[in-house]
Amino acid sequence: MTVRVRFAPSPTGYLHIGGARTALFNWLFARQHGGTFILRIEDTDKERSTPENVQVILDALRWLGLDWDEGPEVGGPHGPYFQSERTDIYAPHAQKLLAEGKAYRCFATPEELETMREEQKARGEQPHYDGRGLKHTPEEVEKMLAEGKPYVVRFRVPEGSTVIDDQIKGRVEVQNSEVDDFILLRSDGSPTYNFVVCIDDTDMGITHVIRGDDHFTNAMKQALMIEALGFERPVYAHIPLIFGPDKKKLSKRHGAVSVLEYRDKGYLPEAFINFLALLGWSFDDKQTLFDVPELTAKFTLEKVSKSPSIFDLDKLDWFGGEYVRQKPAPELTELAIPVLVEAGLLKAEEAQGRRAWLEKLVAAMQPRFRRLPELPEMVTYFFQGTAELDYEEKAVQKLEEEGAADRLTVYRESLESSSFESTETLEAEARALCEAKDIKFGKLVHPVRAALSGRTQGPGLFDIVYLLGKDECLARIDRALKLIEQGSGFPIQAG
RNA sequence: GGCCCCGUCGUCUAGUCAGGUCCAGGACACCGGCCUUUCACGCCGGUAACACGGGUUCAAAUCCCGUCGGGGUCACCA
Repeated sequence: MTVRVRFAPSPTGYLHIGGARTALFNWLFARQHGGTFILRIEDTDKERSTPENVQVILDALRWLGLDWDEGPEVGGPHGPYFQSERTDIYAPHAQKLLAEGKAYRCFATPEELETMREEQKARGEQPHYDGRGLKHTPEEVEKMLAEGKPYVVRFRVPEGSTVIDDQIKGRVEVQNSEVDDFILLRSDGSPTYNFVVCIDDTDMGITHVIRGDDHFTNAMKQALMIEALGFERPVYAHIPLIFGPDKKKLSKRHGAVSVLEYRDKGYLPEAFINFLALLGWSFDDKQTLFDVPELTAKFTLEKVSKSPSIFDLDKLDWFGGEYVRQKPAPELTELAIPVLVEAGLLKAEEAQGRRAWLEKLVAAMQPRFRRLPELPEMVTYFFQGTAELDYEEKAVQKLEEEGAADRLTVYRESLESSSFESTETLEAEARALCEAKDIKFGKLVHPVRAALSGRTQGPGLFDIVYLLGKDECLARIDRALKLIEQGSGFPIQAG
């Protein structure tokens, strides 16, 4: 049997973290089994579904690299893949159920049902649909139909009990009496979720339904519906939900839940995927870093946890840094350039000419950031002219220290005659200088760093020296020397 | 509230089905140290959990019962 799975979001909002993980698990399952990953848009709710939301979901999936084999924009033999375009498909099935007595019409208005529920509650009963639509005689039905009275079509839930053999939750049996005769056709004739899902899944040949645990009670309804329709049941796998720190289902209240927000925050998609994969799934007690091919090879539903997990931003940050460090510098540079341009540090047209230099810069910064947008702020001084450079308070202190000016002067001389061959030779020269002049290495390094960068922290000093180049280094040292001489004239960095 | 699911360090989890090798392992975070020109990275070490109560057993995180706690779901939403 060829595996066919689907991710079926409802375009009533952005793709959130839980949805993304569901998509990922489906995708991994499909890829691992050489199966098909289908994207189906469940837009039967005309009120809340929008094309913009569809686009946003598609964008998010693409950012994560979760490509679909059938679905919007790629097509496929089982389309259309928008439920709103499949309405003609559903009606005959409803007619059939009606004719077979497996469904019936109910003429009760929403208001009527509301009071029914109120009364039930008042009597201390559980609110439930009481099957009143079933009590009409055929004549009454004919009459109301002739009058054009609006009605819904409800599914007639049979007696007995239903067993779901869930791949994650195990065997669960529920009495059918627990599920109400649910609506399959609204009074405007449009079909509802629990009805269309069964038909679409069957038409699309879905073999495994992998989705969030909040759908578990729907699995009961769908299993019943599939039975009535004479279809074959897919295998169900309900994955535990993701909670916010308050242990409640993740929602807007928890801050950034949209996948695209994480893209915009500059996390690498591979980091996000790894993070997502480990939310509710694990391989063994050792491995936490998985690239996509590895995930594809190692993912199993069996190892999906049964208990819900809480979204932990700290861990995401760690993954972020991990993948930034892992990424080859040329590739990272490619990603960094637009970010630097965006920050106004670099002109887009300069990027190509300075490519080699940028790569060195990125390589020097690589262990120091976890998200791309963190980079510009850390490297502004590389892009400023000598006169624009400003200084941190602490850097000024380093420059005003006793003897700092003398050491800067000494280093300046040595730099003038340096070949600037590499970071390593630069460092060797500086160490030799200290040796010769009997200067403690740190005593030289700190003021020089302050003079060149205006900061007290950053990449290795000789990376800075090398990256800045001889002329710029000399100019910056000269300026610092002049400012020290003048006294308190340092332009102080804001913040 | 009914029904269903879940309950191992603060968090993600391994171990639970096949009880002993688990006075519970890894990772993030946190704390300490090392490395070092700073920061970061890296390395070393530390704090920290089997929800509770009974039972079965020579032996229970693992099996059984109960309690408590948490969550999901009960729409003419999906």
